[in-house]
Amino acid sequence: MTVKPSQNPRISTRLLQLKTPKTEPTTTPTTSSPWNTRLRELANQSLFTEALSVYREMLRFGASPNAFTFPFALKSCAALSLPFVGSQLHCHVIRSGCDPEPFVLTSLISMYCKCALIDSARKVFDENTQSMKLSVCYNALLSGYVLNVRYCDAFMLFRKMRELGVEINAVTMLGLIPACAGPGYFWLGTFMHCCCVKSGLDVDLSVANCLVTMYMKCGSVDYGRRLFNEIPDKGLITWNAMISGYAQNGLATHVLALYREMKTCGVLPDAVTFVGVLSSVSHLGARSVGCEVEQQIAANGFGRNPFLSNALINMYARCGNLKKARAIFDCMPVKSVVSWTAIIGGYGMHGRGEVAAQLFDEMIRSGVRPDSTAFVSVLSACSHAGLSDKGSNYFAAMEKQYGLQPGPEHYSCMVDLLGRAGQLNEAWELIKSMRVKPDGAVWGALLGACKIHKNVELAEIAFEKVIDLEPTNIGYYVLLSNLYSVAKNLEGVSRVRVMMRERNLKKDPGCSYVELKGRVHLFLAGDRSHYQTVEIYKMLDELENLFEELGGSNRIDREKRSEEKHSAGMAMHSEKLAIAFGLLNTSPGTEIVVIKNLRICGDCHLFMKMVSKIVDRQFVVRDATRFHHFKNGFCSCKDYW
DNA sequence: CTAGGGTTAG
Repeated sequence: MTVKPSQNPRISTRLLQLKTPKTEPTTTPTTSSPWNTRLRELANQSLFTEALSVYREMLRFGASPNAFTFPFALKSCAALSLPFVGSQLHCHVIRSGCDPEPFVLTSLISMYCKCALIDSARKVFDENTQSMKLSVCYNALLSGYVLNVRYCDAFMLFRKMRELGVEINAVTMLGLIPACAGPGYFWLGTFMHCCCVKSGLDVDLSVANCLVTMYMKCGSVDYGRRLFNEIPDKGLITWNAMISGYAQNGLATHVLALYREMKTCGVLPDAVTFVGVLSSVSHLGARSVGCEVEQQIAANGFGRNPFLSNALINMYARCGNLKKARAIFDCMPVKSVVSWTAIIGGYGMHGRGEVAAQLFDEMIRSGVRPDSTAFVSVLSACSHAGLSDKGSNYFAAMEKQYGLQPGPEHYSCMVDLLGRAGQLNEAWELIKSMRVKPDGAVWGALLGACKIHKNVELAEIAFEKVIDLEPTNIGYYVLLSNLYSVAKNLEGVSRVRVMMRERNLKKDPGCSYVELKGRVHLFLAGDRSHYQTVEIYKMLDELENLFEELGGSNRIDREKRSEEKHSAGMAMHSEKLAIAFGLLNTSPGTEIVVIKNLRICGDCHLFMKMVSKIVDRQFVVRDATRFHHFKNGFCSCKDYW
């Protein structure tokens, strides 16, 4: 779409007046420079509404805007995304004769781009700037293309710049590099990296930071880290790029380690740092660490930052303190769809589906439009609480009322919902009716439901599909094998084992974490590298003996153990190690927090139940399903804090 | 013209 600047000056001025509140002027200069100074100050402080207000006053008092006025007024329009006011300003620019000024032209191009009016931006560019071959104008249009996800146009313009010999500087790269930041764009990213090295622009700190972010967004964590290590004078933004990158890739322990390293280097964290750290803390379920970070946030005066509030809501919800999560949510002056999604998800994961659904309705009443992620959180809340009717209604409303195409992630929630409710055939029918291709999660949800309801026949169908899509996901093999063993189908158990062996899939050692005095300790199955290993195994031995003395209750466990000894590589369960470690280091009456992948390993609770019978300890289990990343790379029994 | 940020399952 192209917006034409209004040709009628009276109308255009009136439009601007409508958009801004009246303020009484303290002085009434008719020369423009005092106005320009004020306008620039406000725009630089991000007070854009006020800046536009000053512009309006300026016109009212007969001062003429000039080349030092327009860039800041246009910047304010861009920031507030006011395309109509912007095009009025364009008209004023033309009337004032400022249009050949490069600073004004770039501001115009950028304003149109940020208002998503790329064609208008291109028109300004074509009509005025081509003969000048000015880098700034090309950069403005190029970053605008990237902003509007028109990567091909951006790269074509980049090629043209090289052909015409337009100067390519750091800002060009900063505009273009984010276009390579997505899963699958890795090779394009390395090409851009090469371009930067060849032109010597990689020594620019902001370009280097941008490249680090790009690699992390591509999922190329190793490349990102390597580049990070090579940056000699790391700034706060460098650290943040790396920390956020780890957080986005689910590498929570890396985040915490790097955060500590950053502090030892004497770099002071800011709000962005805390956002990344908090999201990792909530994934690890390390409540006390989260509280420590929260105190720092309060001490640094970042309490009002909406990004941080959302991260805190999530952290408290995941760490089991729903009340506090709710309190933070209630205090937020502006609740975005992300805030609502976080609190809804919080109630959902605590099984409070009714509240989650109420909140979802409240969100809609408050005028916030749910997005596809919000639907995932409400649907999963319904499935955990067994609210199948409610869930189905939301699922239907999604497309009908909000025009959102349900993706595989929504279907997997629905399959889970129907499946848990025992409606296995309905779940299967739903999968068959899907217009998008079901992914592993969808079939996996069906497989999980089959495990709960002991439906071997359907499980075999789901297994075949899921293994086709995710052949190396060991969890599904384990799930089917466990189902066979519950159904006493020993032939099935060995068949799955043979499959795993043939595909050379070794079950990754399970892992568990224990939070102790604000530190998170990680244990792998069969791990012997912990400094208290001897004591831990001794304690486990004693426990086993006690169970046997208590009589019979441990028969299953013993059978399992002998079975485990036969299959090579199986070792002491990680949660047992974690529990023993917790017992060793806490006094009676205290709560032990165990973080465990609950989906694949179900017998964690049995062991704890038996332990609680004989010792005075309470266990709190938190789910760590998502954190399989820990097993790669960073894992030994390290003390992360 | 210009580097870093929050939400989602199984």
